[in-house]
Amino acid sequence: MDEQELLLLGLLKVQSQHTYQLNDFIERNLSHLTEMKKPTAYAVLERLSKAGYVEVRGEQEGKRPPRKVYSITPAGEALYQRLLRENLAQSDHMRFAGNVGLMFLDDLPASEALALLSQRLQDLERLITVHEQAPRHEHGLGVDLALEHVLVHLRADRAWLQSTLERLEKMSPTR
Amino acid sequence: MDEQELLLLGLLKVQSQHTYQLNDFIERNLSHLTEMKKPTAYAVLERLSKAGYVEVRGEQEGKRPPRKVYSITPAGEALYQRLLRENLAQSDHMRFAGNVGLMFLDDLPASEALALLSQRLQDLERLITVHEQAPRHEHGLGVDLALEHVLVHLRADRAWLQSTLERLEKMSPTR
DNA sequence: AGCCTAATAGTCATGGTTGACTATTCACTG
DNA sequence: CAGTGAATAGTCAACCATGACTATTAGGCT
Repeated sequence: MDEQELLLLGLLKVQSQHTYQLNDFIERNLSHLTEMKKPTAYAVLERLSKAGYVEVRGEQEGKRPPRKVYSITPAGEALYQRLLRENLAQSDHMRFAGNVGLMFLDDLPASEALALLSQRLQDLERLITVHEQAPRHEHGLGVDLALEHVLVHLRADRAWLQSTLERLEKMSPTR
Repeated sequence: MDEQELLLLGLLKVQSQHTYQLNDFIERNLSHLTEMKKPTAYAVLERLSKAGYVEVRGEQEGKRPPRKVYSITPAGEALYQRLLRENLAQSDHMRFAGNVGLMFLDDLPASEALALLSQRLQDLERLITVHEQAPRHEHGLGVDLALEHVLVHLRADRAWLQSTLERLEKMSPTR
């Protein structure tokens, strides 16, 4: 849950922004790397602001309704540094929703299990394509690194799934 | 969020159980595959029960406080079948908290970034060892499959991290 | 008999996340 | 210049997950 804070602080560190800008940037450019939704961003910014890590300024532009522009404070910079270091030093737990299905694979006739996992493989290929299409070299080395990281896992998943399918096929010669 | 339902239904399908049994089994044997905590299991069972997918029976044994024994209903079996198929057919999104740090890697001096990622690697090695130690062949083919799946990802992460470290080292010859 | 630890069986306040909704303004088209 | 779709800027009720807490009973040791 700390990574939401880290992400917003990191973006605000580059430049002060209003919420629409932040959400828009995340949705457009980081959709493969985070799932943070709009209302969540509002809530996190509210939290950060209450705790003094960011400052809000109302800003009027033309006749538009005034919007809240957030800037990072010195305390926020310090928090950012701490969270960044923590985040980099720790590895992620690999817990996948898809594992629960695997646990009960034996409950299904082998042929159906194979069919379903083949669907999963297709779904995965689609995901891989989407990620491969994502543009690079637009937001710094780090973002590209993170994207490659995701792709590594997607490809590892594909390789595993393919070899698992083969293994299952051998075990139960379908027909 | 569906996988919590699937997991509990799957366990109840094998045999009716009371909550302590369920939680204990999950904690002892599936801790590498799910994060579901005790109060969550209580809540999910409550939900499932309210919706008619499981039945509760009070059971007295000796002088112990009566405990709730849950059994899966026919409607629950049907739900289980549906959730299992859905789960098997879909691939997981690969979203890692650790990616957020990577995005901002450029904010740190190269030497510190390297040091932190080395720590991450160590953390990862530890995790891999823990998972390799986990016993196999105790709870059916599916559980072993899921465990191998996790290990595949952990190892892929290690390989990626190692090569990334090398690449970063080359880019900034530390001293 | 008394005491301690582990097993058993929960509850609850709190905090995080988000789908769905509301409203205003801008830019363009016919 | 009325109408429309996209951009802008949020809010809110509802749901989920869980750390921390409470209690009782069983079994063993002294």
